[in-house]
Amino acid sequence: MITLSEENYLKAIYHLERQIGGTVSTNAIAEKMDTKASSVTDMSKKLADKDYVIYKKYQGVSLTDKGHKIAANVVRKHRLWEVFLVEKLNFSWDEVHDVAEQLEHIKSPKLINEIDAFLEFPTHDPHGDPIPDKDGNIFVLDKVSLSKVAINGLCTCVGVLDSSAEFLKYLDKHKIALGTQIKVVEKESFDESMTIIIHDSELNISKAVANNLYVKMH
Amino acid sequence: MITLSEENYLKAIYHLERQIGGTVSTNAIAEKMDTKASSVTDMSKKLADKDYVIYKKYQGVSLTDKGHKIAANVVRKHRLWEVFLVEKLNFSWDEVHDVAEQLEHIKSPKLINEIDAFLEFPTHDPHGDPIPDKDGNIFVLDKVSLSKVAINGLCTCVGVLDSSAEFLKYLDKHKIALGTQIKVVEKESFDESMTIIIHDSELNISKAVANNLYVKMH
DNA sequence: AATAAATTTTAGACTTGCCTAAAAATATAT
DNA sequence: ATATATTTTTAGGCAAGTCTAAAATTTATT
Repeated sequence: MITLSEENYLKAIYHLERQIGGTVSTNAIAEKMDTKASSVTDMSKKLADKDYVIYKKYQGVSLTDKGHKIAANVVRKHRLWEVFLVEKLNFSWDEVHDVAEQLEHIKSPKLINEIDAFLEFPTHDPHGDPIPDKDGNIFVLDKVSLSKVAINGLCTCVGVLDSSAEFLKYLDKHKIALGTQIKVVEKESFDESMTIIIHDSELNISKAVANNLYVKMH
Repeated sequence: MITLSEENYLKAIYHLERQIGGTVSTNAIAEKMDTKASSVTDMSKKLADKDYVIYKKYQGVSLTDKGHKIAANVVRKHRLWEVFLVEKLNFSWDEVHDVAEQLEHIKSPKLINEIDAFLEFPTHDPHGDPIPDKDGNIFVLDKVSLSKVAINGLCTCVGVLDSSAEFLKYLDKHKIALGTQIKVVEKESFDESMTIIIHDSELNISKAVANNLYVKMH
């Protein structure tokens, strides 16, 4: 039986692997999990013993098929619960993370399948992140960072890079949500800020905001 | 911050206090939690340090107001989740316990309040057990064991004493559910079995079954 | 290529929650 | 009231998961 801590490590490794695209270093995991490198080494050995990761001293870890499946399932649960909280229980998208972090560890295949059906099989969570299917596969839709969109480009918001409560609250304040249409009308080369039109009114956003918003071109 | 193990101990003590009606012995807790008496002693000290119970050596424990509130809240969550699983996610009443046992530890006041509202503020769980309110108060309806009902007595099933999957499946098989009307037509003094009428047909039930069914008289 | 810097691992320790075995206290029976 | 049985506690130990400090290894720099 897998422990809560093991699941959290596998999830962190899963996210880092997708982000980095290769084996994951001890320090990267330690930073992500807000723990010490020595703790990560200990756990890496345990995970390797259980055949969830491949671990070579000083070389970092990578998920085995077995480990990948478990991690993807935790992520699946996390994102399905997020949808549930937002769609059915009046949570806002900046409130869901901490609760989903707990709910993702509930062990009951029936429960998560029923939640999935209850929500009518959503494909993305409230932040636009794709929900892995039962086999751990994800369907990635082609999105680009808003900062990459050219002047006069017309697009729709489909996700966020940074899903911190601060950023999400900023978006709420300016009425930017998934599905919101955006037109880029000006880009300032000096500070890389841009002017966009949403809901028929102009808004100036910083480089940081544009970087963290994913859109789909029309 | 309270640990998972501490919550489980408080819950066990809560149930035993109501069952026994006084201070709870070390062995009673050990049996209920399927652990050893020495472990219970260790935990009793910890709980007393945190002011959740009053513990006197060799004299057992009793919940403080603080401990009672926490325990009642865990029970509240457990029972609300059970209702949710049965009403919304197609679980049967014999399937809910293990999952609710996990869900009861999720920490989020907003989550449980929203679930409560989503279910339209139920007062009893799928086994007929009352759901404590936010302050830990429970509204007990006057129920009696079916075995106490006299011949020709007319009543309605409102709960069960034993909520094991075996017993609940037995009830399902014989179409006995909460709300089912029951008339006692015969009692056999030899083995204390009884004949009842449900859904217009006769059924003979053993003493054990009658003992574990709660009814409300008409 | 040698040295400095950064990363990673090891060694040893701590906490939580559990265990066994033995001792102490309480309850029961004669 | 004393002996016996039962309950409860203590003492010491173990596994998981974390930490600090020191040692080992890898990477970067001159």
